[in-house]
Amino acid sequence: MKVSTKSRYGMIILIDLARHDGNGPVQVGEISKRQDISVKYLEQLILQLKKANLITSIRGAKGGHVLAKDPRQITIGHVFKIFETNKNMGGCFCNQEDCRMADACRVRNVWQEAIETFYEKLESTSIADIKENICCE
Amino acid sequence: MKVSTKSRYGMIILIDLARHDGNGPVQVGEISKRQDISVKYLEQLILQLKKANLITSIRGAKGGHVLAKDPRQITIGHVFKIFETNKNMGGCFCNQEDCRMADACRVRNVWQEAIETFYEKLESTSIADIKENICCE
DNA sequence: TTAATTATATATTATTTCTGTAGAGTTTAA
DNA sequence: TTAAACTCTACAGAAATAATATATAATTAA
Repeated sequence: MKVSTKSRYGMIILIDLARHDGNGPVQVGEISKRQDISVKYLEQLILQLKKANLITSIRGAKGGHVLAKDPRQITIGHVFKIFETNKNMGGCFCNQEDCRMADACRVRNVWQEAIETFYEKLESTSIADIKENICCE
Repeated sequence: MKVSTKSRYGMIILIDLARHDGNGPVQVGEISKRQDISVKYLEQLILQLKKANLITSIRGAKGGHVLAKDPRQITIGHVFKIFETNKNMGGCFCNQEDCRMADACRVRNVWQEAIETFYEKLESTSIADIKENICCE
């Protein structure tokens, strides 16, 4: 059970934008240099963040990316839900597609609860809360 | 973020033993047949469950395995902690070994809390609770 | 217009992790 | 003597993840 680097990078991108909030759009090239992530990879990640309405992009020369929301409204939980697929989470121990217990399955229920509380915690913290309290640049 | 099949199998093994509790030791061959897991793989998993004091084994002919505890005292959380390595969980977003924020890092703290509540939930449910409420045999 | 920059989609490679099997010998107890 | 667990190790295949690469289109500032 581990977190993908995509979630980690996703967070880093948003924190980077939060830190440069108000200075005009930030270009992928800048983020790439600062965070040591390839431009092409960044584009893929940013695309997902855009689809989730966390980033707005300005096209053309002098374009770039900015946060689409107040950093206080972007939570860690939200970002993780974008990048984590949660495969095999919330399921049963039996590997059957057609579970004959369906809703009555205790395992499914416990799982569901555990994951919900997990994300609730992560949703209690925003980009704004942490942007100055992490060790990376 | 997904659960390894080892955790799943670990649960299945314990549930199998719980269901045959009181009928003498259960042999790996039986579990293998019932659950369709190879004997060799079972041995590896059982070894880990033994080290965690969840299973006791009886050597020699007519030997086998039994639960080391009351099924009510074996929780899902406990089993998962055995098999999930939690790599990258609880860490920071920065990939640095020598985090210069250390304890002050907000991310680490939030993480820690989220994982704790997650396991707390899973620890509220025992093998005894679920052994009759899952769809697999 | 031109250069800069994002948008989009797809393909490919590399790396890592996970699964599961297998072997070979040891120990224990009926 | 035999059945079964114990232990340790190696390996192979599969799957997932990570990252790079390619190509083309669209947009906009200067």
